[in-house]
Amino acid sequence: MPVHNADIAAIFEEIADRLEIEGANPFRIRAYRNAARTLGELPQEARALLEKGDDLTRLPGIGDDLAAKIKEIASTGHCSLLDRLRRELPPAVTELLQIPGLGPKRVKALYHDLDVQSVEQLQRAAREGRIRALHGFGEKTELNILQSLEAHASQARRFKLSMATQYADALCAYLQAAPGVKQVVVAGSFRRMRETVGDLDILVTAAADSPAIQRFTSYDEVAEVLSAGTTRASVILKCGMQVDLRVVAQESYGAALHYFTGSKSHNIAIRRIAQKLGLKINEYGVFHGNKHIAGEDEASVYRSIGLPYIAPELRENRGEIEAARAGRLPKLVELSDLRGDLHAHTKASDGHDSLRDMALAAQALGLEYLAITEHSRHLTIAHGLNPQQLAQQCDEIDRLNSALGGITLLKGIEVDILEDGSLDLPDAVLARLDLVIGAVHSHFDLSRKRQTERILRAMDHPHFTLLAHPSGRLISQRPPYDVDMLRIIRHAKRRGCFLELNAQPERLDLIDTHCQAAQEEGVLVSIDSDAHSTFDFANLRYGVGQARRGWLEKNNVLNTRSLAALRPLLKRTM
DNA sequence: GCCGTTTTCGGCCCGACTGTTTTCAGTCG
Repeated sequence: MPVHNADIAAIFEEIADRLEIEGANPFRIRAYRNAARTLGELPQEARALLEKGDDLTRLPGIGDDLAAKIKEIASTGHCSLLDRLRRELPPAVTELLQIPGLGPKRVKALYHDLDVQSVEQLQRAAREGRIRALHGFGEKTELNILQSLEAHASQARRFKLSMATQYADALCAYLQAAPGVKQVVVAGSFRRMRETVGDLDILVTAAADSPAIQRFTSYDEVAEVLSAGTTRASVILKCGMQVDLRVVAQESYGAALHYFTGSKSHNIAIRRIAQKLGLKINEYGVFHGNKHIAGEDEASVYRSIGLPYIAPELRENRGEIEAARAGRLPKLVELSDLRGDLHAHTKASDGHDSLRDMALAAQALGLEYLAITEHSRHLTIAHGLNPQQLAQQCDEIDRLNSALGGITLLKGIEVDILEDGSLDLPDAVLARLDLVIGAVHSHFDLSRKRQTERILRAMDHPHFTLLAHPSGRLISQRPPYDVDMLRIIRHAKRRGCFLELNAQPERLDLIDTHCQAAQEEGVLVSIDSDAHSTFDFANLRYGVGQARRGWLEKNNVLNTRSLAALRPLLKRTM
């Protein structure tokens, strides 16, 4: 069985967990976690790099030792260190670390003193009141563990960005109305536009005597108050989402926003630079000794260590700091750069609105063109069009285009890529269209080789323009199908076609790291709403967020072109 | 275990809140 990066990452995470419980050097533990992250985000398979003879130590956080372990895992599927660690502690003990409030020290104590090895045994020990007797534990801790176990059972989950937005907007408006509150901003992974957020981190600037914390904890959607101090508080909302609030003075706004936006890994790297310069960065500001030298806004924090401002979407410690230092930060694409949308449906297939209404809604957003791309006949469940229906729609689009002013509808199709890589409609039908979006909607479980080659063959088709939602994943519902995305990207480059970044909040597909790979390979990405109603154009903002996380600039995005500049690009030349 | 415009050894980000303690450890972000 081939070993994928995710498998190696999982092994490193487990090693880190076990070393932590054993009380190993925290920096050694961090090294394993960093390596797991590096592998998880690597667009190429480590196995393939090794086969090519690449030196893995050029990857960040991978030295001689970890490179050797990756090699061992890639070739044997095992890691001898992990095998040894597993003999020292029972298999299930690492799952205890998943319980909020239980860290390595407590897990170790529970195992050594009470022989608790699993979540079930933990629950029994807590119910029987045996935990409170342990040194360092007490009645309250035991109760908290029981409550955490209940929450754990109901699967504390991550929320899609679009969902989090609704809760965040309402809560921010509520907090904004508190006396003495000046600014309210959502930081954390929400601000970095991650596709899902585990919790909301809200930053408030307010006068010292502001009742912001009290107002926060008494919000009527709060189900439980986890903690509440003078400057920070944490609650769980009724929907299950955790929200952390931090209150700082106005002069600390930038430093606090920077700190609270993260990512953790980015912050650590930034603080390390400050440290080398003899400075200290915390959430209150940048300090030289006791002297506050920066922090009123985020730019001043970066400036204090000699860097330009780094956009939140880039703050993942994936090379943005090095790029900033070298003056090579991308000028990220913005929502207002989009001139059109190349993927939308009407009620002719599975959409809700008419051609005309979709056109007017796109125009109202300031778009210059909108491609109508219904499903094709193979996708019966979505009322996919047959050649006659498509021809009818094309006629209708021609009529509408001569009647409408200010927006142009493009004739397209979201055609099914069949199992063998052929397209679901005849060439003669596709030839009349302005663009052809190919999409996989069936046979998700083909082997990596077959699935990849199926898509490559589809791209070989002379009319193929754009690959829709390239991985097929549905966030937290369906995993991506197994494809070699780098091969697909390179094939797109050879064939002169493009990849979509589908902006639906449950898709956001291409993912950020693949956007970056596409950019590096010189393949343009189209940020499309895949709108099924006039409301769905609002999702473009999430697509742009994901594109920014993938370092895309205006020029890397196909639909930032004017219609005149776009048309020649849609014509296949290869 | 990684890493180096102060280093190949000696560093490795920083603070708030809770609960169990009699001054602080553990956890979290």
